[in-house]
Amino acid sequence: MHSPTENRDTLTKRLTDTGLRPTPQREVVFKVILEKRTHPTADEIFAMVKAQMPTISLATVYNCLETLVQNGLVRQVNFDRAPTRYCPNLHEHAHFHDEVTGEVHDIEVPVELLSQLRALLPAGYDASAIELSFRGKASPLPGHN
Amino acid sequence: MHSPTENRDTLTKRLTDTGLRPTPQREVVFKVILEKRTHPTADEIFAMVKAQMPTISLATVYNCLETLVQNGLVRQVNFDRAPTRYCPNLHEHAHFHDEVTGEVHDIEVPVELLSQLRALLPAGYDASAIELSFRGKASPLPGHN
DNA sequence: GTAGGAATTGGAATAATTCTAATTCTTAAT
DNA sequence: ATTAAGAATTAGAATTATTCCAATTCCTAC
Repeated sequence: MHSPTENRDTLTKRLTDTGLRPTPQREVVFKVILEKRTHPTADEIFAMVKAQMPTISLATVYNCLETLVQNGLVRQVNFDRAPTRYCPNLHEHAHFHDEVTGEVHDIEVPVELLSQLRALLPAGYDASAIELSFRGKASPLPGHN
Repeated sequence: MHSPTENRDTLTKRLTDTGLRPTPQREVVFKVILEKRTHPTADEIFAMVKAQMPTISLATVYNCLETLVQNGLVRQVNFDRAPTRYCPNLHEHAHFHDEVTGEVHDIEVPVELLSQLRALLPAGYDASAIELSFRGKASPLPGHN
């Protein structure tokens, strides 16, 4: 377990380590994404951040998100034409989008399988990113009401 | 090879077979997608369709696309937040999005591999759709300028 | 302390898509 | 053939997520 202070420090450190100025806005945006592991949208992040920093603007949230994504501290996830979601799990993984609840769950993918996917590409094709997502419903398991 | 007439007939037939009224607008939209295998956007489809049917409206193109997609005659492909593209290849397959040219290429996926992907889901998760896409660049093969 | 660059801000602008309400077209029953 | 009813089309307005812009504020290094 980390104390809030430790948390904040590692968070600040991750920003500076990637050469970013650890502005209060960036820190609070980053913190909110790390805490809320529900793949929030920019609007949701804005709402949560605003509770802690009422003067922040939506444009800043977008700016922070962009720099966090560009510097590899946060991942961007898109489903169809729905608003972009942000995900702190940097580990290469897939997503399951529950069409009933709207929730998004991370799905681990063995590296072995990822290289099998890469192997599908014809010679000369070089993929810098692979996106794998499932859409469907997650029924409650029998015996788990 | 199909004569244009045969083509048009199978096209009409595919509409009626799925219980859709084969309106001229639907036919021309469908035809354009089948001919242009480049995963066009709604705007591109609108432009191409307009050449043959100058009175058609963009709203109708969107309506037609929606019904074609809902009835499984055309697939919808989304990359990040870019405009939706439409694809006549119903065969389950993946997409490679060339970040240099912007082109989209179909990638075949063996059913075997698809079931391995499905197997990643925890018990109780039921996927109605799997989306797999690659982003990167397709370098010309050595010896193929 | 101050200059210069970086970040933030609010509001306007953009772009893809959807909505709305009116019109036109089909179809099927008479 | 006529017509009523439902379906499809249309033009334009509305929506929504996101980006752009220009002005201000904030840091940092000198």
